[in-house]
Amino acid sequence: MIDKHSPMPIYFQLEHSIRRQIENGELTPGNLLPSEREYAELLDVSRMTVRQAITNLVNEGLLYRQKGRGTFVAEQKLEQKLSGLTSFTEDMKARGMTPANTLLAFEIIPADAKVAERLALKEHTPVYEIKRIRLADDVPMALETVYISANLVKGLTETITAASLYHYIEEELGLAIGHAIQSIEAAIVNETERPHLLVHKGAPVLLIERDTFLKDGTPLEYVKSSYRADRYKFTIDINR
Amino acid sequence: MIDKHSPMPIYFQLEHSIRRQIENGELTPGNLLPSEREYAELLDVSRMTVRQAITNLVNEGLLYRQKGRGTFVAEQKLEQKLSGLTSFTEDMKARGMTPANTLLAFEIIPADAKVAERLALKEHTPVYEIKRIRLADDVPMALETVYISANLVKGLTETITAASLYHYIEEELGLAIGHAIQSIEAAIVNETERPHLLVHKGAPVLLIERDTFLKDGTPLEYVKSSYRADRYKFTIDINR
DNA sequence: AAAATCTAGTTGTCTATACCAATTTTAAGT
DNA sequence: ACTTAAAATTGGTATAGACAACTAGATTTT
Repeated sequence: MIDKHSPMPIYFQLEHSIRRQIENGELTPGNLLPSEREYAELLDVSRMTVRQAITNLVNEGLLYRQKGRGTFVAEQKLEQKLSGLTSFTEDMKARGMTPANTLLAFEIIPADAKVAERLALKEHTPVYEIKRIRLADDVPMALETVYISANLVKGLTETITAASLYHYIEEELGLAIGHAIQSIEAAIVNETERPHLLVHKGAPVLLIERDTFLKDGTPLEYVKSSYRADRYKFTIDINR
Repeated sequence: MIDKHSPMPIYFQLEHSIRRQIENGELTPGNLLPSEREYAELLDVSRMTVRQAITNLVNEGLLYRQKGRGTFVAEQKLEQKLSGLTSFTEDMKARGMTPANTLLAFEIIPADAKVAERLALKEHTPVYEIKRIRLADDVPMALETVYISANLVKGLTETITAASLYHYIEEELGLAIGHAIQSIEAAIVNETERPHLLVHKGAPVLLIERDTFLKDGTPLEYVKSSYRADRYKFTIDINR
């Protein structure tokens, strides 16, 4: 399995060996891998060398580690459609999963420069800042921060928010919303986001979607959603 | 700068110290960092500890390493519009940069299962496979693989391809193309792609766009474009 | 003047070991 | 049978050193 005299580095060989086992189905999501010390003894290499191989696969999101427990094979990707306006809740239901939210913050704050620009407000205008973790079957999937002008949407409460923000705005306030997805980028999870978003460490890549929802050309709501890139991909259809 | 008795790991402290220096502008893109051994001696820690800090920043795309030369501060992001059909060439010109291509492969091959599905062909149907590196001001920006049914588009030559594939198809063959961006996902660069795509190692995250171009509902062309996530973000506008 | 060689410095890989922190397993005691 | 405490196991951090592969510049040779 491992050739010490190969021109390829040992950690590289082990890395590909494990990757192949995952592709073959010999290792499936959730499976526990041999411990680093077991690999080291089995292959007669240093534990640090084993660690380098595993670290690379953790960075790719194929594996994840848990201190005191072991190293496991990670889950697969889901698909996130980018077809206009699909709410996270609807999306998860469509997949047969149970969506849920955890409210992290619900405050009225003065808009900073970035938020003000996105919502076409002056800086320091009061806005709702609502931070939520989006869960599917109790697994954190995304971190979402919503900004809404406090003047436009009064009387917002935590109870309403927990239920459905979209539903409240569209049905209760009678505001039909035009949609403008603004950007999608990839980034590495930072240490502020990680504990909220990830059950386990590893899988460091995020897909970040920034949306501004418009009503008659006026920005109503600005949403930043950070999806785990190991669980999501975005799909879209444009015809002209 | 570094407190050995802090509850925070040493590598973590150094990592954030360097990150801060980049944010402050004390370190700017292209700058050479002190060598790993210099850091180790300066901070009185092991070189491997310094290495862990730097490795993390390399994985984030903030730094890149070159064997035998040193470690450098990486460049910033560009923006990639997702507004229907914008060619790489046009896009780069609009930014005031000089676009160029390097042809890696130009062959007729039998379609494998994935390609056949995307192009709605039977497996083993002959298709053009064209691999190109996309450069802006001589810096590799993306790796592009194009598949076109060989039966549909005959007489394709390398010369034509080097100029403009889109132009050739639209103007010369009179085929107006409908557009369907199919997916965007994030992934880690693999060792096959890395040497072509990246001048320097590091910055491991890719944004992968998979497009199928349609003509009257019939797939004409399937393109997989791998953009460096440290240089690109996608922007888009959908109104309903 | 050009080419080849050497040298110092850099990152890349690897070893062997040690202790810490979190978790699970085992054993002891009630 | 249950609780508690200890031990074992696992990944996390860190050390010190070694050699390989590569780069750039200086030096020597041709």
